[in-house]
Amino acid sequence: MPELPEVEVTRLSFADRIRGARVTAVRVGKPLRWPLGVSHETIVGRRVGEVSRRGKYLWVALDRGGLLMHLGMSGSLSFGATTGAPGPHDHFDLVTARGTLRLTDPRRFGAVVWSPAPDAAPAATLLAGLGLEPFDDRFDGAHLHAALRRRRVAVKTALLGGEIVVGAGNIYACEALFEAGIDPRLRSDRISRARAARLADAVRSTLARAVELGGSTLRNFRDAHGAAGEFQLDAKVYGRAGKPCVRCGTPIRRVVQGARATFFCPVCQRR
DNA sequence: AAGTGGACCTGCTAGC
DNA sequence: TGCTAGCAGGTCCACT
Repeated sequence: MPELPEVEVTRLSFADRIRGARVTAVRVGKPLRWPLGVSHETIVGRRVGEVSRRGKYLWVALDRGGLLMHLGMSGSLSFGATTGAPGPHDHFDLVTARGTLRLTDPRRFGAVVWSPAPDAAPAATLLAGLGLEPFDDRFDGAHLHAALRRRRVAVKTALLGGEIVVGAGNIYACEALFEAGIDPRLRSDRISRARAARLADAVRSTLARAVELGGSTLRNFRDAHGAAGEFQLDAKVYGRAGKPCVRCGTPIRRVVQGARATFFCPVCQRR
């Protein structure tokens, strides 16, 4: 589920409220993608610091060490007063004096991993190889063009990989390519500098707009207040197979790339 | 070495 | 109405 906008919206919805809270208990449910990697006693008693984001990961700093969290495909975080016993999909609770940070994740592709520092193992290992943040000044047309030229995969696959730029998952990669007028099947090394510049702009503007709209809620995404996102109502191509292109009326096409669905307008998006 | 496909796990929905 | 196949926002790993 959660691509960069959903993760960022989640972060913004609880970071200020949890900062400074003392951890009083930790509860772990069914196994997530990786084990927590530390005993509960190591975490209890510590104070929560800043919550930051790298790609689709959140780093919840404690006064020593911290937790690297990922929402996988179906995860969401809530923060507030605990309301009753954990449900069948609530697999991690960080109980603090100000409320409980709870990870709910039906498919359990998400993760909560202890690390002594964000730039030490195991966090550093998981974050290694991530590309630039889309809002980093260094992510521009020249950078994207140079990086795309080194690959021979479809441009959509290159965006999804996250080794060039992080944050765009299946929804926003499709949307950004529509915005830039580029066929998602086009080989990455055949993209001109000018089109790469447009694509870089499109990636940034698409992700920024999605953050403003609170992310996309397709099934179950909620921020830590429980609010749904509204970007899905604004999607031009994602999930719109067979429906008319908002720009030209041509039916939106659905193809499969790397076992993922890709949506695009065959007229507005050119090779 | 880069590219591709399978694996992880559960729930929902479209279609028969 | 009820069952089932197919599909879902991510990423790691093994294999070619």
